[in-house]
Amino acid sequence: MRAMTVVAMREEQGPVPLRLVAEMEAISAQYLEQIFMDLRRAKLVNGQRGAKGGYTLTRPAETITAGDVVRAVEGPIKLVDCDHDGGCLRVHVCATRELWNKVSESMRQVMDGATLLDLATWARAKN
Amino acid sequence: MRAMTVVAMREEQGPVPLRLVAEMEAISAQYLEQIFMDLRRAKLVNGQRGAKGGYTLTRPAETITAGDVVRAVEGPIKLVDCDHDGGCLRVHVCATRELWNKVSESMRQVMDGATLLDLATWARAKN
DNA sequence: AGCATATCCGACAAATTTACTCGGGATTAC
DNA sequence: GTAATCCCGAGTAAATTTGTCGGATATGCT
Repeated sequence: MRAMTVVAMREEQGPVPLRLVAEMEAISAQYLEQIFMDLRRAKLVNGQRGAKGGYTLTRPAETITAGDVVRAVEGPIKLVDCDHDGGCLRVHVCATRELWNKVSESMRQVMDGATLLDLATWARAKN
Repeated sequence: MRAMTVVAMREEQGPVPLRLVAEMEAISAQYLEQIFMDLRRAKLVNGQRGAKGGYTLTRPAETITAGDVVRAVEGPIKLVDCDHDGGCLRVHVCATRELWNKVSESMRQVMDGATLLDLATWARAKN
């Protein structure tokens, strides 16, 4: 999320190289590469190779939500993995699952309610 | 949570022994012991020793929230551990932290909005 | 008193997930 | 052609979660 915020803040000055993000956020470049791989596969960023290369967003910052970013790197936003839709053997499991589903839903709502533009704006406000 | 739901559903018939919960929910008794230890230390249950012993809730089921249970066994409900309240060195960290705090808050709201009575009721409805 | 049924407790071990590293290949601007 | 940069698979380390082991202590019942 920090990496994407940096990209959102600086992409108008051209592609943002991974090395810059690594320095700004004190994250190892090699670890970041992995993360950008996920982001690229989820089509949230374009990677431009070669000198003067770097990453840019595939869409305007206000159309990419925090939820999109989380889903790209961590998969579906949910607290439980249960495919028995309906007839659970253990009844109490299902009762608690209903709770976890509600929690997951509210997490998604909050995360999908904040865009990269919001994050960039908040970040600038902190300066 | 499943264990607490079972206790809430059955405590009116006297203390609920751990062994019963273990069987009903297919959780090893030894692992459950650890969990009940946390619940007891958080004063959510009373453990009565000896024959005919078991666990009972310390308060009415409608006054214990799912959030209480989660906090008892897993600690504070939050996505980030950050004590720099205010002046973060890395600006973007703080911007994302604002997001994580909002998510955490909404999780707490949902979890504190459901009581053990609710869970027990949902569980009964599934039968 | 003796025994079966229980909770209590500390320490340890296995499994899973998350975080991170390594080494090299491919592309592009200048 | 060379420096900068992304691309990629495989492997390692750290942290967390989940679970086990062995025994001590308390209680109700006969």
